[in-house]
Amino acid sequence: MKVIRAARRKSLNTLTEQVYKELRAAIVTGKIEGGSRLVESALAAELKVSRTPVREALHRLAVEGFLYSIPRSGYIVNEMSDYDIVDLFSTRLAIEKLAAMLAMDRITPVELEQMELNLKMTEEKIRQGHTEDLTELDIAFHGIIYKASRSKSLFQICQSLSDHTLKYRIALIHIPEFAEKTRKGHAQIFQAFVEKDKKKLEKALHGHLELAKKDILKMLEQTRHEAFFSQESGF
Amino acid sequence: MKVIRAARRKSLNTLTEQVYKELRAAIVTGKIEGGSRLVESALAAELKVSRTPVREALHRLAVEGFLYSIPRSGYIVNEMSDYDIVDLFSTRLAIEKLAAMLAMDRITPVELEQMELNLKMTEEKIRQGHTEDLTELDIAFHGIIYKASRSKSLFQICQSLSDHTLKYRIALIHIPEFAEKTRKGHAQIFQAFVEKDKKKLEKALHGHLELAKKDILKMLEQTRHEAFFSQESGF
DNA sequence: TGTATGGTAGTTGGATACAAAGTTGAAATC
DNA sequence: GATTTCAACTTTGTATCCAACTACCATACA
Repeated sequence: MKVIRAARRKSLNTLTEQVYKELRAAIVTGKIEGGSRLVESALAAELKVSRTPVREALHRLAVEGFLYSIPRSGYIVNEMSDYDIVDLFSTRLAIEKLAAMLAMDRITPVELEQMELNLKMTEEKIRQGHTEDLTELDIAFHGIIYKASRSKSLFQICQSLSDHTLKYRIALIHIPEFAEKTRKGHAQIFQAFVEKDKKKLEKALHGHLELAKKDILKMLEQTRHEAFFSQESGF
Repeated sequence: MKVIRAARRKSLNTLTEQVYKELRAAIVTGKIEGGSRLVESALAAELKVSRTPVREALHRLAVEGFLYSIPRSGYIVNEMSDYDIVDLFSTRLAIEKLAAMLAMDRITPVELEQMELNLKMTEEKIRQGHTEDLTELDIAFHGIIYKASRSKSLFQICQSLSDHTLKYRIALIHIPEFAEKTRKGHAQIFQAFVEKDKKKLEKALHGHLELAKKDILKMLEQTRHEAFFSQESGF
């Protein structure tokens, strides 16, 4: 984790904000694993700041559900069971459908262009094999829909669900086969928006997100399988 | 606002937690009005604690969207426009429908009994004119549905939406006519659960929440109208 | 008269010292 | 050998101090 103090001044934000973003990114992307214990003083030392901003960042992460805190004991990064993951993806699907239905009535030509551009860039990145940029494009694509819903509450909820599922989506999108699946899904969603066809949009979204859910579960099973055997051979 | 230090020890929580709950209750119920400025040191003095727990409570409330903070300037209680209110209630309706549909498949007999008991108590309270207890019963009734959905994510989202709309619902339920409307709505929802009739449940929920939304908007308009005239006469 | 500037009071942000509570492990006792 | 107790250590919770920043007001100047 990088020392934060150096990047001060030029950014307008507070230290707390920076620590928060740093930690959040690490958790959301899976760099810090579920079940890890986070200790204020250790993080403060590592980031070369006092405990105060670290503390506030940890509190915030706890409120947002990335950590849980045991009073006077510590902070633990939340681990999700398979049931939780399925639940999260199912909820995300259902609520993103709501947002998308509103978005279809309210989306502007400019936003449609942004979607199209996003698609083209995704295509480009896949062709070049730059999988590391695909996640950001994926987030942006869905973000356009959230914003086009013109609903503050749905926007926030969708954003939060997107964040909480991100870790698993990242793992997937680096596999070329799945990257292509995602692109196709997005293309269909875009097409539905262009045609202003709600039935088609619902189908496309359902297909896109349901597929992702299933693929992620398969991957998790696979990972666990491998971990099991590597553990056995390790002893 | 009551001094917190006195109530210490017996509750297991931290000071921060207590300050948070105290402030949150005041905001959520409308005791502290939207647009109010909250100052750390003033609150700390009033509650007889140091600034630290107040600070952390304010941060948390800001994360949850009840306040916004201007760095190094202060905290302001969020005010909602009519558009925001409509948005919030519409989202609440849509997402509670989702939760209810899941709940119908998963609700237990015990939970159904809890619903029935809740209905009976509501009836009783209305007959006795104890409108001050109705809000709690209303929250509990919907809470049973959230819980019965067996979805952590939906539960949290519904709870949050319930909190953010609470202020307006409280204002309404003290009017006998609306209290009775609410009771009827709940009775219909319960009936749908008993009959395991999803179409009916959807209709009942839609009617119940859509009605509440419209009534609240009417009430707000009324309040503003009155405020306008009282302002005129005041000069 | 209007605008710019400088200063001051007020407010949060961050650091640090200390308190309280929880955890762990070793020693003593049964 | 098992269990209980106690003490040291770890970690968060709280208080307080200082710094940084904002907003506002008064004053000077164009």
